[in-house]
Amino acid sequence: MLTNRNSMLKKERQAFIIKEINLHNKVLSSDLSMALDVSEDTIRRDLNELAMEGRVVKVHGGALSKSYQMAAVQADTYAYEKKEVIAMKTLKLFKDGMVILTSGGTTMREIAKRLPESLQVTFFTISPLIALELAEHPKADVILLGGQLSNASKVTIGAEVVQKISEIKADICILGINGMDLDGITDSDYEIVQVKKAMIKASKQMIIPTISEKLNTALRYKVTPTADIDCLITELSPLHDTIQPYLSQVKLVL
Amino acid sequence: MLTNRNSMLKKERQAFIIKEINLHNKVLSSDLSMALDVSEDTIRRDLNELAMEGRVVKVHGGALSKSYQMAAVQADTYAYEKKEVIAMKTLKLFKDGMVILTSGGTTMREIAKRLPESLQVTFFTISPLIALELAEHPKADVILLGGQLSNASKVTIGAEVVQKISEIKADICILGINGMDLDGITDSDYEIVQVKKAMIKASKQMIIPTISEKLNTALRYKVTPTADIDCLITELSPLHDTIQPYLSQVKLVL
DNA sequence: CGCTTTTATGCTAAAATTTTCATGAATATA
DNA sequence: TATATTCATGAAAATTTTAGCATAAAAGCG
Repeated sequence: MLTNRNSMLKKERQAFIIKEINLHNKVLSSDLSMALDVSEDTIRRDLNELAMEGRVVKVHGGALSKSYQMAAVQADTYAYEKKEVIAMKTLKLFKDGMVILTSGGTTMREIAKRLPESLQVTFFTISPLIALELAEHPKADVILLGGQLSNASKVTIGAEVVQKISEIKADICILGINGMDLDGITDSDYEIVQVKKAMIKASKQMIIPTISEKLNTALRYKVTPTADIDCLITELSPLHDTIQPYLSQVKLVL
Repeated sequence: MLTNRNSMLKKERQAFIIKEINLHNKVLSSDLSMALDVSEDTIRRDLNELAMEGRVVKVHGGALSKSYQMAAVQADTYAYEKKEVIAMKTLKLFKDGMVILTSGGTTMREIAKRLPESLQVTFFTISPLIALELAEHPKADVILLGGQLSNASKVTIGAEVVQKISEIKADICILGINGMDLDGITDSDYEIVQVKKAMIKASKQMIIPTISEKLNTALRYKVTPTADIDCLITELSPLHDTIQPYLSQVKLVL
């Protein structure tokens, strides 16, 4: 029989497919069949296997990258790039064994998405969305704080949540915010303020990740004085003009 | 503006549409047809499908945005059409003022998505995903039962959840299941069995919506005897052969 | 080494899915 | 109301998938 000079091993072929998908976000069975010089059946079987392993999303005619479906959401997240920077900075503060208390918000979500696989931490959160994101992590322990779900902000609120939080002793709390100036952190929802106050009280350290846009804005209710912040994280350098006034108020700025 | 690629996959096209809608809050079938170089029929079908999934609002001539933040967790639902039928049947049991206790699962999610706008009910749920879905409803009161989040099934489990459930008195509980035969409902996860038992105990009536595929299958742990079911809902007619043996066991079959 | 078993691949026909087209009905808009 | 769009439907065409089977290579094993 003729020897097959170009014959790829199965794993090799699948690696190629993955690479192709990462590059283009999609592949067509017909293209791959052509490129790899195997039947479409073989490609289909490969794609099915990869889909089974959750590495790609199989669709009629080919496959899509997993992140493709999320592209819509990503594009949707306001100031996505800035929040990405903030997320990376925030993650540096996480250490093995920590107990972390978190609120909701898109910035927090970017943090959750990027949690390093190796990290072993315990999360308490009032946000079902964050909880679901964290649940994808192999080693994170996730405890969702139950209570009435706020229609607007999609986090749990109410006396029960506050009560439960008071029973926790967390190493750090990551607090998403809506407004903040040199005086203090503020919010427009009274119920949420109550929960945030409880979160701060339950934690040794308070971390505030926020886009710089929210600095120097104030809302109706005060959550806590700016001086109580242990670490303020924005997308800007700590040397940036906007940040200067906060350097003296806050213990650490990243 | 809108770029034209050669031969888009269906999912890809729909993702594009979603992105377009998130961006502009609306799309016209005619524009999309032009931009994506497919017939308006195809676009219409896409829009109808997306509307069916509750991701956009279909209107004459196009579609509108529906404030949406869950595309990421929107995996493809297995046996979608069947679950749709089950959802519609189940919704008939809901009455104003009811307190409803629910587990998770894709079938339950289809129910949640289709909850009529006019209905005023209180939901207790162990599933963050269901909670988020219900939170879109203008009149539903949603209480998320907190606890440790199970990595696999994405519902809260543990003693705390069981304890909280025991304090509830619900009118009905909607229980997603994994296995069931003439003897009883069974599950493969011990922790989840404990929670489900508590849910049954806390409710006056137990409703089981399930695709017929799960009938006559059994798993490791028993949740409750089949005879205790108040209402069994499948995609099949109660007259169907598969259902026959259950008619005598269960109070009501839809 | 031979022998069996497993795995990978390709082929075919039938089934399912997707898309387009044609048509009349329904709906918007001037 | 008249006119133009848009919609729903079913049939047809194009494409993709499935399933069963045959072949050949690879792996195990006495």
